[in-house]
Amino acid sequence: MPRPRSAAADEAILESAKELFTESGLAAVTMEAIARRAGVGKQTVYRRYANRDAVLAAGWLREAETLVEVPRGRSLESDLRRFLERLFEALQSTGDALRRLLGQAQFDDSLREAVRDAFIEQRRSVLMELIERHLGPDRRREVETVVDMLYGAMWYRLLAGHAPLDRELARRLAKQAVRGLRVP
Amino acid sequence: MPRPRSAAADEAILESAKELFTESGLAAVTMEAIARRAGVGKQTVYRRYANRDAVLAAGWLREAETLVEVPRGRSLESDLRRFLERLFEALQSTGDALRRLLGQAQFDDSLREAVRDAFIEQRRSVLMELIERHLGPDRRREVETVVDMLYGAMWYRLLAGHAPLDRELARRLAKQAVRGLRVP
DNA sequence: TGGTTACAGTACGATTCGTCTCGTTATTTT
DNA sequence: AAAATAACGAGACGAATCGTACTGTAACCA
Repeated sequence: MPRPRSAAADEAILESAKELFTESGLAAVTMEAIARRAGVGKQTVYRRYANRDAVLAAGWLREAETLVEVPRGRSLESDLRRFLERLFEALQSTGDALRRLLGQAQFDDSLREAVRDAFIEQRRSVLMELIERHLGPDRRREVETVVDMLYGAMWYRLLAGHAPLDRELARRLAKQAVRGLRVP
Repeated sequence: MPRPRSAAADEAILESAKELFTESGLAAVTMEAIARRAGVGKQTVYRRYANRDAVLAAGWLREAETLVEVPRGRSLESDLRRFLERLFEALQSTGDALRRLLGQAQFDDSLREAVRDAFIEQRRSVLMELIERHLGPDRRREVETVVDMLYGAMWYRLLAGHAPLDRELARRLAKQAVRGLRVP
């Protein structure tokens, strides 16, 4: 009965928001600017998103979907190192969007929840599986701690920016994490 | 020659901004609301801060000043555990302000730099000294990595909120970090 | 005592927000 | 094929907020 919503408008809106943000910063992302650039009525944007933050959140969550392939070698340390290397590599392009996503989430509880459920937990479980494939499932709490330490170090450097996310870091994290788990 | 700026106004402005934020959230913190509650002219606020974000940033940086005392015992692991326990304890009250400070910093490069210089690096060096007191200064790179892992885990849980910052975490972090450094 | 400048208060134009109303168009149902 | 329905692009609108400018008053310094 109704006319369905335009997928082209969906795409144009998110794309415009992202472009505006990367070109001119957060302040430039106004609802009118998004609609104008997308060639879309303002109401068409408001029909999909409640406010500006929701548009940006949607765009950033989409950006965040890129997943890293999980290596399945014989050594935990080298699997871990390769995983982190690929992860850091991917973050070279998406890192800025991601750190802003988590930053924005600090001011919006529902966004924070969405990021946690759709993203943080997702990635935690991937890394936990990688580790438990080598360790067995009996040391869950230790594995959780080491996952906090690894992703923690990643986010910490990403958000604070005091040091780069490079291969050197991947190597050191893998080595010291594995030692911490007492795996010879 | 000039009349000095009122310290009472300084204080009232930051206090009002903080109150508005904690009572009614970010959106309620407008320059006019700050000025009104502080019993101060709007210009008096603008004379001190360029915009709303600057007011909030100043209040949050002030919040962040609390420092944790450094334990100086005989065992690295127990010193580390105690340090983390106290740190997490302090974060029970200031954690929300801090995670929002780092969140806001993702959208303001100069604030991010200020947080990094005045805060992140400050605390990193304290923790590095604690560790190097037990290890000696010859393993700087390893120590840096473990500091990234420890503070990283802290910020990660603080920002993502997937798990609490409790004594259990302090204990596990200390244990696995020390193992990772190969300290018997 | 005189000069300087911050002070509280207010008015102002510019922007942006989110709602609403046009007339049009695409899609589904009858 | 025709009718029904809701999305569409466009833009007008009031409310709210921004940051600046201008009051007259009060506090501080030389």
